[in-house]
This record gives sequence, C-alpha cells and structure tokens, in this order.
Amino acid sequence: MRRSREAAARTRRTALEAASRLFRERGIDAVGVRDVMSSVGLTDGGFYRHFESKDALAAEACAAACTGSALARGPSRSVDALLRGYLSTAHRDARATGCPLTALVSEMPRQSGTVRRAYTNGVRGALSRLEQLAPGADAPTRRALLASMVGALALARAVDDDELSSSVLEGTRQLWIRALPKRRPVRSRSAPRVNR
Amino acid sequence: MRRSREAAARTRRTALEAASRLFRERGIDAVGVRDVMSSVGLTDGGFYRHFESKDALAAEACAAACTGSALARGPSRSVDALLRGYLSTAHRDARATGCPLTALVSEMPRQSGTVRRAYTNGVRGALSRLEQLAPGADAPTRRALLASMVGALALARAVDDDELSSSVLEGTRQLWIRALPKRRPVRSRSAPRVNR
DNA sequence: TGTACATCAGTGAACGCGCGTTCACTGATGTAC
DNA sequence: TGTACATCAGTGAACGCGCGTTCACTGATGTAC
Repeated sequence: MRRSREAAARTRRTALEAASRLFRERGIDAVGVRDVMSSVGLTDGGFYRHFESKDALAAEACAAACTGSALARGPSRSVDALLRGYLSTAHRDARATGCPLTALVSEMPRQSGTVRRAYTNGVRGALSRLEQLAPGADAPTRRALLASMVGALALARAVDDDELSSSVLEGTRQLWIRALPKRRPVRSRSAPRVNR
Repeated sequence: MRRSREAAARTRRTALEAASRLFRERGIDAVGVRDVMSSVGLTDGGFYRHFESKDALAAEACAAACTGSALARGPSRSVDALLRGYLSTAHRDARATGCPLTALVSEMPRQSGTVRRAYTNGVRGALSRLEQLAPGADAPTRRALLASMVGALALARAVDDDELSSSVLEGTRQLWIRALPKRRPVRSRSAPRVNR
C-alpha cells in the first residue's frame, strides 16, 4: 500500500545505504536486488519505484560510499593519522564500511560506464584529500601514495595468512612515514631546541 | 566418444589455461564452467571428467597463473626492468594474461579456502622474486613494494580516465626508482671517478 | 472542514535466462588373452 | 598379430536455483473541489 512521502524517502535512503555496504562486502555482481530490498525489510518488486536499474543503484551507491568513506571525510588531521587508520587491521576486517576504492578495485574494470565514472570521481576526491593532508608531496607522489594504500589494504584482505597480512599493512605504513616530508614543526625552523 | 590419453591430457591442460585467462579477465564468479569448456571447443558435461568442481579448477588456475606470471618468472633481471614492465600501460591493458595477484585481489576475500591458499602462495612467490631482484631492500620494504605495484596496476585498470590511469603507474614507478637502493656499481665503492 | 478520487509505494507472482552439477548414453581407445 | 571386451572422454538433456526486470493489484496517502 502507498506510504507517505517521508516514509518513501526513508526507504530509498536506507536501501541505498544497505546497497553501499553490501556491494563493498560481497561485490557488486554477487549482490542481488532481492538482497538489497530484503535487508531493509521489503520485497524486491518495489525496488524499481526508487531506482531505474541495478546498475543505476550501483553507480549511486559507489558515489555515496566514496563521499562517505574515511578517505574522503574521515576525522584524520594528518597523513600519519590517516595511514594509521587506513592501514589498520580494523579497517582490513571491516570491508562493508571501509574504503570502496579498495573493496571494488578489481571488479571495476568490468563495470558499466556510469559505475566506473562514480569510482573515478572517488579516486579524484581521495587524491584531493591527500593533497590537503600532505601538501609537501607532489602530484606523482600523491598518486603513488593512494595506489600503495589501496594495494596494501586489498592484499592484506586477500591473503590467508594473518601474519603476512599484518606485515603488508605495517611495511606500507613504515614506508610512507619515512618517505613523506614531515610537517613544519611548531617552533621556527632555525630556532634552537629550548623549552617552549 | 573416448579420446586417447594424450588427447585427454591436452584437453585438461588447455581448459586449465583457458580458465586461468578467463578468470583474470572477467573474474572467477563471472566465468561459468560452460564458458571454460566451450572456449576449448567442448560441451560442459565433460568438465567433471577433469576437475572435481569449479572451485577446484579455480584454485588450480589461480596457482598456475601465479607460477606462470611475469612477477614469478618474467624475463626481468633487475627491479627497474620489472617495474617498467609491471607498471606499463601494456600490462594494464592485458588483464587476461597479466598478474593474477592484481586481477583477482578484491574478489579474493570472498573465495574458498583452497583458492585463497593458492593466491597466498602466489604472494609469497612474488615476495621471493622481489628479494632476488632487490636484495638491498628489507622485508617490510619488499612487502610495501609488492602492495604498491598491485595497487597501482589495479587502480590504473579501475579508473575511467586514461591520463589519470597512466599517471598512477608513472608516479609509482618514479617512487620506487627513487626509493630503492641502487645496485652496487661496477667500480669499487671507494674508487675515485676516473676513466676505467 | 469533508468528500471523492487520483496517485503511487510496496506486494508477490511471473518472465526468460544462466548457473553448477548429475547422469544415461555413445563409441573410440586401451588391454587381456 | 587378432579378437573380445572393459574403460572412459565427451555429449546433451535435465535438476533446482537465483538472477534482473515486469506487471496487475492493493490500499493508504495526497489533492482538488
């Protein structure tokens, strides 16, 4: 039966959020329209009142996951803090709520144009965020940094061996803590090391 | 009708090779037993004369792709040459014959135990190869290097924008050419710079 | 403010299709004598 | 070396199942008067 406009909007919003999580957890192709709708307590027929197709949902969910992810808007205020969070075992073990760039990376080449466009915009957004957090790194370095983060998290999730998995995250963290220029310290550059 | 032992062995071998390419190109879940068998000119029913299940095929194909890939046995004799090949647009555009670690990385968390084990062994093999090619890099650095290569190639394949894609490969190549210790030069370390 | 009616969110069955796997069958291959 | 027979690689139909999408229908919501 008909629902109020507010209820319908809520249905659309919660279905989109559920899809965003399910796609990251199981992959876009492995999640059905029925899975999405039943996860918000509805049947699948009504899906097409809210989305034109599964592909349209995938593109929108990918975009939403990108703008909502830790890389785009997380609380980190330094690149060190970002790396600690991104390359943590907690992030590794939370695929459904983690970075969509990593969760979907190797199925993206086979996705439709609209889905890939959303993903590519997510990559651009992540690169801008890195520019804010690491202004000392040039553009090629920022691209290498993003690729390294994505690769480390993806590999850490892929392998079977917990020790190997953790060491990939840790090795990548160490690399960037060494490689990135440090923030200008609070005291003036030439000041002697004194209290205050 | 029955085939000779040699013909049957050939069937098994070519089906395995076809599966290895198809899985890398389209993903394991998206390739059916029919796809594999029809790509070697047979019907699907006979598949189970050669493999116990699709999962067993996936594990074997993953292992075969790992031991046969450029990372495991390519012709590169230096880490620079390896990086030039691995992070090339040619490798990016040849998913079916390229590195399986990258092609399958983000669907691996959802694969069966046997498939993940094959993949993890592939990661270990790649790390050993990097140890041979870059003996100056310590273990954490080698893990970061592999993660960075996988991430760069995967991202370059995922995005829609050719310029962004190439720049991710190029930025990663630059990073490692800078970051890795150079090979010991031919002349002795303390010799002055003279001719010969 | 009340009433009549149009709208539309959600239901549930149906569609054609492809999946992994099973199985009776065919007939060439391999082997025992 | 010839013959009889067991083996088994490959065929093709069938199985139960889930997929994305469509659609007639229900009945509460929203609106025009």
